[in-house]
Amino acid sequence: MLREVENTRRTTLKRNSRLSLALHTLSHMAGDPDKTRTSADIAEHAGTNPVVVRRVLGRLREAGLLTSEKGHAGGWRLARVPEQITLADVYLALDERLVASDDNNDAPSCSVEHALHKRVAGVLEDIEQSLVQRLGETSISEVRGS
Amino acid sequence: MLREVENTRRTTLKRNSRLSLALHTLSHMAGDPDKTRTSADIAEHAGTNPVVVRRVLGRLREAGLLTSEKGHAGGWRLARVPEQITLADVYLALDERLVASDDNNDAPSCSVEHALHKRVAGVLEDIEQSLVQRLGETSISEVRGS
DNA sequence: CATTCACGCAACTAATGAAGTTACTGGATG
DNA sequence: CATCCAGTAACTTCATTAGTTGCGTGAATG
Repeated sequence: MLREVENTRRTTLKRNSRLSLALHTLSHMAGDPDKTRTSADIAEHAGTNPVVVRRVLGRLREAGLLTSEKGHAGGWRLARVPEQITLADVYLALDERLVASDDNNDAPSCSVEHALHKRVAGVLEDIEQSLVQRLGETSISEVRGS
Repeated sequence: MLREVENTRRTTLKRNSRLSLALHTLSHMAGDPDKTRTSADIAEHAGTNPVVVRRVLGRLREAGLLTSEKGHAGGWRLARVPEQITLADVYLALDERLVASDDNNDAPSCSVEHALHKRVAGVLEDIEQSLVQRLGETSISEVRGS
């Protein structure tokens, strides 16, 4: 029986923790960019599961923020110098829009609803842009001395 | 058997539709403020259920935006002139923060996480404020001619 | 080359939250 | 009193997310 020997831990269950996990992990990596970390180590530190870590960090790898390697001495590393990774990069990589639009993809069918949705969607789009801009002003290496 | 005789309809299931429903309904009310509407009428127009309508509009009543009356000729009406009800009023009444903060109420336990959370929370707070301000610039009576 | 270590991934379980639904209460009104 | 309508509690879906298990693959190491 080949059980995966990974330090599985508690059963916390937080909400919307992907962004938290990603930012937290990258911030730590920024503090020691030459260190390679395994998903098990990261999971233990974050109080979650290695598979969850790989799922989240996988998105960041697809976005070019991280690299991962298998095998001995494998694990996760930053793909760029930490000064060139902003909070916005992480946010966008996860494709989680914190400014939630209520994906109303149906036919409007009602002129009032149509006009309303258009107005609100416009505001939300602006706000989303502001958010990304604000997050883009901070890199993951700047968060330590706060 | 006293079955409630309300026109129950389809089984749509939308996500995050409370704000949609509220804004849509109020916008219609703004177009004919003297008309009293029953939750059944509103539900039929919105393609949902009278109980859901009462739940959502109940929040708006608590916030002083609507009034409701029981019995014959009862139903829902605006509590103020529509020009004095903004999209922000509705948004705040529902207490749905579209700008989601990941309610991390645990002890930080990690200085990096602490600093990070503080930074991100600050940005989100600003953005939330901007959103409310933007929504406050439009009243429910202004949405028709768009 | 076999073993070990680590990621990749698919599939499942569990918990949460929201919408929808049923059924009843109680007030207002004709 | 009969009817209409809001208020509400309790329940059923349904979707999403985190957590979990298990196994495959690839890389390093002895």
